[in-house]
Amino acid sequence: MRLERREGRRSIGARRNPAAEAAILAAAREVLAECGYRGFSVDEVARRAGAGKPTIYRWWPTRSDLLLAVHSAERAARIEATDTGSLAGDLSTIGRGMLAAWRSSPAGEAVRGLVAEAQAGEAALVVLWERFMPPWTEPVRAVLGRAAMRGEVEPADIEVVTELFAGFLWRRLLTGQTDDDRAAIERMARLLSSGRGRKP
Amino acid sequence: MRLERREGRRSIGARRNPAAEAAILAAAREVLAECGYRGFSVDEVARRAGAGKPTIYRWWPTRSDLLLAVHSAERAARIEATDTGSLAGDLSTIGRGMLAAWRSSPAGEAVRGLVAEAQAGEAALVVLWERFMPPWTEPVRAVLGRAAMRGEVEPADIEVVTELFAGFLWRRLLTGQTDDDRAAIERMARLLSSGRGRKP
DNA sequence: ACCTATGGAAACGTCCCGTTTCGTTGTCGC
DNA sequence: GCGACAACGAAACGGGACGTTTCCATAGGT
Repeated sequence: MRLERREGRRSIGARRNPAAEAAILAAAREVLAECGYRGFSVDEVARRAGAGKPTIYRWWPTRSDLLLAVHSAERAARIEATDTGSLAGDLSTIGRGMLAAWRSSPAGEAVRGLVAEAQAGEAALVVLWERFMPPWTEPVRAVLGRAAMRGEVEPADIEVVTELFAGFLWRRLLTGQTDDDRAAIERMARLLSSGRGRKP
Repeated sequence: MRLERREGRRSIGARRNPAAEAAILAAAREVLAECGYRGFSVDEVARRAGAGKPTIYRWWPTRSDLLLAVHSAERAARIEATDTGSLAGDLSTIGRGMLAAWRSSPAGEAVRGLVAEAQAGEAALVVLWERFMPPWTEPVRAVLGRAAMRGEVEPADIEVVTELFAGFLWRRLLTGQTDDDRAAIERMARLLSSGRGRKP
């Protein structure tokens, strides 16, 4: 989907222009996909969107906001519910699915950017911690909730298993290991699901 | 127009000046401690060290090299061997020790910087992956090696447990959670050590 | 005595940030 | 109708940091 750049968008009056928002998000997605987080600059997004920087900053006050928006849009297209019947199966499926999504869409670069951004800015850390993490870990919590009801995991362990799972995937993403290492992921899933629950 | 040199290190001939190296590393450590990774700029380090930027770039071609040098120097002062007799005890001790070190020294900021840097640069990713990770995970591998001999963990699981452990700590550091959350850490350690090994 | 690598200072050109100014556009309240 | 208002794009700003280059002084190696 290419953008019209000759005739620039104009104001449509004293209200937000949906076309501008769409163009900016599309451009951000495009830059992220082409140049990665490395080449992700607000100037470049503005250039490609045929938009002014003030327009971007008006709606996304920080780079983190923009990255999060790209990630959210990407995520909306993939509503995934997983239920294989066993905790190990669920964790493995979700893990491989997330790595696959990171490989094949700008979502991975968006997450890398969000984390990198958070190391240098206090505001960015808040975005990562309060707006990115909760929805991101939601499917994991859902799976663990069901596993707890089946007795596969102690309810008190849910939090720590979620952390271990998230940490495993993050570390892989942040070190550039997003390949589908099926053996390792299944081993990880089995290990996390063989903790302290009542054995069937 | 010729200006008189102020007090400062001079060249000591056609060889590296150890005083310059020490001053630069000390300044880097100081900036990192005071301003965090956020305020860590080569210009500022040069200013405080009373050194020229070319001198810095001559010995540390990238910011990652400089960050890694600070981290290594910090690490050299804390050679820690852990052996509590049980895998859970060892992992818990190492985990809490690392978080404590990250809290109380520039090492944590150095790691945050190394990871952030690696998200934007290919060279920085190599530094992180090949020069930082191996020595950093060494104590964990040592502990897991002993645990494998005691039958507490399957040798084939060593790799994945190391990854899970590292991911757990990284995620905490990168999201600003470096407090001594003893309960969670011990729970994590217990979970990782209750995997598939032969029970004693 | 020359060669050469080092050290510090300063300045360079580039990039990007986040903000400000400006003129234009069109809607909505009056 | 009509004017206040807000959003739009373009351009420019000051600031900071990057990584590099030029310059000159220094002093060990040969």
